[in-house]
Amino acid sequence: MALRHAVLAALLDEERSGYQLAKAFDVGVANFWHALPQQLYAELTKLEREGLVAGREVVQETRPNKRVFQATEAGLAELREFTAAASKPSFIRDDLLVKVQGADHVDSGQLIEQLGERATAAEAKIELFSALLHQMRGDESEDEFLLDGERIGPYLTCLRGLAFERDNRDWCRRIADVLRARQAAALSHRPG
Amino acid sequence: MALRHAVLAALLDEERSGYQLAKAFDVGVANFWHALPQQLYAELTKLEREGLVAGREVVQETRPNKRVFQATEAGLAELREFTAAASKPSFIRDDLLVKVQGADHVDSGQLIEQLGERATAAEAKIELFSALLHQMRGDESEDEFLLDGERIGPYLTCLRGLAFERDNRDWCRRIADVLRARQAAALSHRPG
DNA sequence: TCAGAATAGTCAGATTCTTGACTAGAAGGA
DNA sequence: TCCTTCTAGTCAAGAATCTGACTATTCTGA
Repeated sequence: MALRHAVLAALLDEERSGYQLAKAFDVGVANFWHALPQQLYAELTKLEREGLVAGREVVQETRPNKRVFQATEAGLAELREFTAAASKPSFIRDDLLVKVQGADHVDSGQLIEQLGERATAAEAKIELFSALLHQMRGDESEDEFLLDGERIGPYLTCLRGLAFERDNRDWCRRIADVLRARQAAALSHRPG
Repeated sequence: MALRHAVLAALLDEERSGYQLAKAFDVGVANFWHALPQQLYAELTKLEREGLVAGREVVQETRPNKRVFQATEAGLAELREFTAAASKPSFIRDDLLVKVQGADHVDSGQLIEQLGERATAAEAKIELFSALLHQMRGDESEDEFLLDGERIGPYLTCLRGLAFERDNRDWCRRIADVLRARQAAALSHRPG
């Protein structure tokens, strides 16, 4: 039931279209939740029917028309209720970790390659999040902004995303190094 | 489709019962995947039917009998195929992040409390993972173990879990501090 | 100029995950 | 002695998520 609250949280400060939400909840950003466009459009329909978000048609000249949504008072109340309830613990669920768990039984080369790809993807996210953070805080230092900024929610979740991706990158690189070192050691033990 | 591979990866090195798996994939450990007992028992049944794991009845005196499973050659082949394929990116999906995203519109006190609870839970996992890592590497240093250890897969995923929980703890504490500082600042601006 | 990406969505179907309940004996603590 | 927890599972139903396809128009790069 948290997708609906994630959508509400994303529609608190500004109007967004389903399409904009879809991009925000996509692989590229997804700093506090992830969902596919289909889920988002479906959820927006439900939320609007329940009066938790309000939709508005925006006529565009050169682009297809779109509907933009914003959380209503009722939506905010729903989000507050959600916030008051206990949070479920969050779990890791990652294909790559499953593969590394089997590291002793599978081809190291493939793992090293995938770890490299993941590290590159993490690096790209790090750049993106860093730029987003800088944009949000403007000229201020982070500490200043967090003390007197008006909208710090998105900044805080972005910080979490940044830390996650840094860890991700560092871990991938470390593990790839370990696997390479073991390949080298294995070669030197039984050479030729 | 990754649960089946997570189960296979968990059954590579040693036999385990569904019940043992359930504990390993539970909230408490879950260092490379998470699943509920119901999912695991169902998946084990499927895997056995497909010949990817082999089950064996163990008769116990004082405890209910149990069935223990281990990956077969076919299971290992399946896992290798999985490893060769591209990994899906991993996403954050966390109730608490949704709540923090809405931080500017909800009660800070509740958030601070939940951040504290999460930090405590993370700390407990940190202890657990640290102990597990120590147990796995024995007397050796980490670098030594990772270079010449025989089964490093579970160690590597545990390292990832440790880093994740450390980040989690640090971020929760930092955000709770920020929210407290803002509460204090708000009080001093409009006192009484 | 022509293919491909971006904008702005929708639909159906399958799979996966979660919630909740239920059985049953043994061990441990108050 | 009784209550709770632990071991060791099973069943059904519902919610959430993912896969894949489909419609249109417009802008952009080769």
